[in-house]
Amino acid sequence: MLQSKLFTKTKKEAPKDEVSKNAKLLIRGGFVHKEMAGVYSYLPLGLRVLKKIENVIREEMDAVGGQELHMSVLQEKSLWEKSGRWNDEVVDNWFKTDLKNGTEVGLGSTHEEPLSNILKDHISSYKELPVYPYQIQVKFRNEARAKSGLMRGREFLMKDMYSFCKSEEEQHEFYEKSKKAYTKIFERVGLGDKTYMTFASGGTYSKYSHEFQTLTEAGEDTIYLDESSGLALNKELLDEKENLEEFKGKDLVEHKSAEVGNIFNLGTKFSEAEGFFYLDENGEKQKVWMGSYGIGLGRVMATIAEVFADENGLVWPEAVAPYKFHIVALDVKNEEVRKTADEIHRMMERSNIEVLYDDRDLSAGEKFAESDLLGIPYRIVISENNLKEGVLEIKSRKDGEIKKIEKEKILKSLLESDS
RNA sequence: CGGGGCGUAGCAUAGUGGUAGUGUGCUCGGUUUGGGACCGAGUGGUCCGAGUUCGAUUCUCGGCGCCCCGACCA
Repeated sequence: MLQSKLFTKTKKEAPKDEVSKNAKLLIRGGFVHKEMAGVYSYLPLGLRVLKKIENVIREEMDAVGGQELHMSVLQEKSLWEKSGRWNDEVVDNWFKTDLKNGTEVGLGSTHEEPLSNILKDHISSYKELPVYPYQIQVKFRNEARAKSGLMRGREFLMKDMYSFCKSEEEQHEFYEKSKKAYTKIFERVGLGDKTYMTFASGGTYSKYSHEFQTLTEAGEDTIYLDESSGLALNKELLDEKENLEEFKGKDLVEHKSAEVGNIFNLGTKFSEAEGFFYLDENGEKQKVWMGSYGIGLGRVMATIAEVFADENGLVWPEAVAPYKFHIVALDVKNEEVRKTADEIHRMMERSNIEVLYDDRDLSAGEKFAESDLLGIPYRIVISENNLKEGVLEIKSRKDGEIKKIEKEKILKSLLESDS
């Protein structure tokens, strides 16, 4: 990608109405655009990061047997009345609207009801369970107060998986499996070292749920971490500490954290409400046991921004970076620089290496400052000085380490990877 | 939803009851070229409505919007 053609520009200053680091940096870098409080659009660079996160999640969901689907955002009232969740007293953050004919509809904030209803249409035998459908889709929640940049929005992308099992045991078995999948996801996107499985209250349907909490001052939650086991307890459960086997007598350390994932056992509440049952081996009607498993993609992106940024800007882990390499050509009016940079860019793209090429005629300082802000993991500097020595310079964004590599060597290895 | 703060160019930031200033961005010209370089010339603005006033960007009221603290987060 030629940076001269990229329509987004970086800014030296963040808008004054953003206080949180994630929003400041993501806006300054041109990754997102704020539409209104709690609502952000993803621009080309931001979308690339989001897609990376999405793909990691998709791979791990598929690995545990997930089946991706895409449900509607518009929700029919009657499905929700069956579970009692249409009521604004029960769910206070509904976005509701009317059709032209006056019919009331809602914008989905979660999908237990409609999904149970869909499955009822397709599944009736024990032979067809368990199943684990999931989607990666926009959610709407009419939050009383949006806050912390992209951390808590009113419209946001979420991966929501739901398990439908024949028995409580089968459900718990999958629940345990999902914990491992989640752990893997957060490791892969780079948050592994700072993300802890956290016991939290389970809502109305089960006693406990599990959250995945990433340590950061930008988070909204407070957790108590048992460093010996790597397990944590949400503040809301602190009173029950001594009742929980995992935390009994342990010294816990308080941390601020951001909830990047949450998994629930739901019991049979929603499947029953929607009339979703199955027939067992004896032809007897049985209840379907459910769980739900959520990850907010924008929040993961914001959390990564918060956790890894330094004073010069964003620092993306390789797995989620918009591009792996950033070619920064200095002295682009110099023919040799231009030719070399063009050639390396062309060869990298041909080898399917993700690369952003800063081909603009700007001062070195400006280019470096922008490159730092964008946070692409490896910067390849091509300049008159380097070419005189016959080398290119590769700088790691994360630790600043600089390696000079012979130009011919790079060209050769690119030629090989192309074949 | 309770409390507090704020709204001046694309962005940031001053100031004033009497022709709205600076930085940055953008355009043009020139000098530069390893950390947002310099010189010159342009471009572009008072959130909306009502009131007070000869005159409102400024004062008053209302609306809309944004941020922060709290509550909330099924």
